Amino acid sequence: MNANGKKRITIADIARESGYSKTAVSFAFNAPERISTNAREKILRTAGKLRYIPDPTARNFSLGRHSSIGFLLPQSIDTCLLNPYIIDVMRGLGTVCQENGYMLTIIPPLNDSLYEAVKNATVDGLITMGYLISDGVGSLADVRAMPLVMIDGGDSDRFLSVNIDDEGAAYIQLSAALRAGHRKISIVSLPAPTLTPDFNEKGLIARRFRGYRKALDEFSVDENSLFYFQSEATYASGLALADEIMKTQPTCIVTMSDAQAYGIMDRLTSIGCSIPDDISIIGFDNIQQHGCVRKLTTIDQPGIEKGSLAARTLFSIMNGKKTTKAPVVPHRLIEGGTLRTL
Amino acid sequence: MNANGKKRITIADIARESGYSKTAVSFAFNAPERISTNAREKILRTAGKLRYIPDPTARNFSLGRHSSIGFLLPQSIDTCLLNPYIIDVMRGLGTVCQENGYMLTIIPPLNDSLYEAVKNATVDGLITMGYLISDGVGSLADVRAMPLVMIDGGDSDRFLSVNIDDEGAAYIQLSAALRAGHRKISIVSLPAPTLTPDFNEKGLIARRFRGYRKALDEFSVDENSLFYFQSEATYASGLALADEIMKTQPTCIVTMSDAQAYGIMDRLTSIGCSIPDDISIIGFDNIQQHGCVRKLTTIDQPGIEKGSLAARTLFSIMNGKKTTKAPVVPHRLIEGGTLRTL
DNA sequence: ATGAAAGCGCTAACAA
DNA sequence: TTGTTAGCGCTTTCAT
Repeated sequence: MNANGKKRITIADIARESGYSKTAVSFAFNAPERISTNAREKILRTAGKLRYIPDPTARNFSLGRHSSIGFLLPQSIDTCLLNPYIIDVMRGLGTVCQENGYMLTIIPPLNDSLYEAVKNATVDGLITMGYLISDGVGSLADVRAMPLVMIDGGDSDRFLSVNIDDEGAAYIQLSAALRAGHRKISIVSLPAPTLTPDFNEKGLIARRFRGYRKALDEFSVDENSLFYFQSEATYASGLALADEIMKTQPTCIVTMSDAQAYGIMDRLTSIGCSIPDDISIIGFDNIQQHGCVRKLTTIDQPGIEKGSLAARTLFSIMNGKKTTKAPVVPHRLIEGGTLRTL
Repeated sequence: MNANGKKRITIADIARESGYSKTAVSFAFNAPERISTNAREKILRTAGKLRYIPDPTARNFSLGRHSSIGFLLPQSIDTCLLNPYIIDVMRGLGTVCQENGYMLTIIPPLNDSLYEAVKNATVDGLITMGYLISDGVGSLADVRAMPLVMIDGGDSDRFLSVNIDDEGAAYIQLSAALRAGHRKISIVSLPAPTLTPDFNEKGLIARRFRGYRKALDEFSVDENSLFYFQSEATYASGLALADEIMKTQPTCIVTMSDAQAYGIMDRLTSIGCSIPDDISIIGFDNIQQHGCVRKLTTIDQPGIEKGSLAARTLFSIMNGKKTTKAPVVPHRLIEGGTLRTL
């Protein structure tokens, strides 16, 4: 009985009604070549008459699959969809899913617990983004024998990760500012994921900071002479943080995300601060903002490509192909107009 | 046997190993109050030792649910995620899903067939967007006894739909242009969904056009004196269409989507056309573009609210609550700076 | 070409 | 409180 109060029509009904067996009905739908045309037609006709559709749940259960891959969000859906870079990644993921006849299931941390979310996820594989997989989730994926590919996850001996060379990219980013003569620099970092105990050693932010330090060393700048901020990778966070940043009176702001940078820029502009005349800014991601006054100087990383590569990697693992190399995608400095040489 | 070559651990293993029954194990996980603390602890301990996680697929199958709702996309994922308005809707959907412990499954037309996609979707309910449900999909949802709520779907005796008053909104939109003295107007419409035979009578575009006609009537303007274009609701489409539109030498462009409008504006600006001095433009949706030179005059419709309302409606249907009214959300004209009075 | 029947792993009604 | 067992709807092996 379903919601309509009607009895659900099952394969057994079609078998009985058509005079064939359940096997035959199953074949009629999934392996036409294994039964006679006559039988097939008769079966399909009764199926049509009774409006029978094979239940995909039962089918998936029987086949041990779901036809869907899960995208484990670093934050709430609401926040994630605010970040164009994440959207780009999703576009890449989604396109590959589509090509393979798969659905894309968005999995937010359930009750703030990623562990819980993974435990209940009915998907054939997982894509994670933005944080190193904590031991809990990792071993859970192991237990559930679920293929898992990370994006921006960094080094791991257990899972593959699609990355740019974040250390190198961060180095280039800060070097550009230093080379332009900036010394009073404020750095805007990303929120540290709570899920990751060893975050400081291997996480995305740590890698970026290694790059920054390398640049500072090279220009013989004391890393304590810089100012450091932390905020969500959203426009709104940038907007809200701008005033705080300005108190440190930097000549250049370096952010780990374009979304932040655009927020900061808008706030600065609205308080009469001219970019790059009064202050320079360099972002990260190279998201495409349309209708903008000026092009942001930033580090380009290909979100769509990262997504599609991660999905393709996941599909090959699911298909039993041994994939051992962690793919690295290219990055580069985009010379917008927001960095001024002093 | 799973991918690791290990035998999957099932509830039966835990039952045997712990000396209890499958029921007891099931209760230990899902209904602690129905078994003794002692038994429960013993069971959970062996479960932990054997690294047992109840299989969510089997669980869902047995319970007849999926803990996920499906979002049926009007176009490919790639295209949809390019439209900020759709993203807003997803944010609304996603937030409500999250609150209810549900996942959000994105379902693109499979092999270009929505029918096929719905047939295989393992979700508890469906949200559609942007087009009237064609008979095929509608009856399929019926057959699968799957609750379905539309967004922008318009009137239907079979399914609820969350809408603004599109006719009224379109009326306001075009009236604003007419009142400002414009008579040479080009209208940019949305792509007509192929899936919808009766689209012309009840679809979104038809409703908008009714509003346009009403405005034209009121100002005694012949509807044939306007020019009509059709394009995807994306920035890129607008960009590409701009030159074509300019050939009709309008004093005002009225689009059915902001994404189009921003594309058109960028192209016009780049060919030295000044807005609104040389040409006016009014959009639709009121998407938030950050860092923009100017505010677009547009019709505001609350994407997030539409999403969350649709999701909430779907959940109440799923919970057996009879919901009969099709929710209408408010819209209003946003006076940006892109409409000039002649 | 066709069918009987044994799963898939879990839930829950029913019995004890 | 605990266990037996019959489903859930489909796939698929193995006979025929």
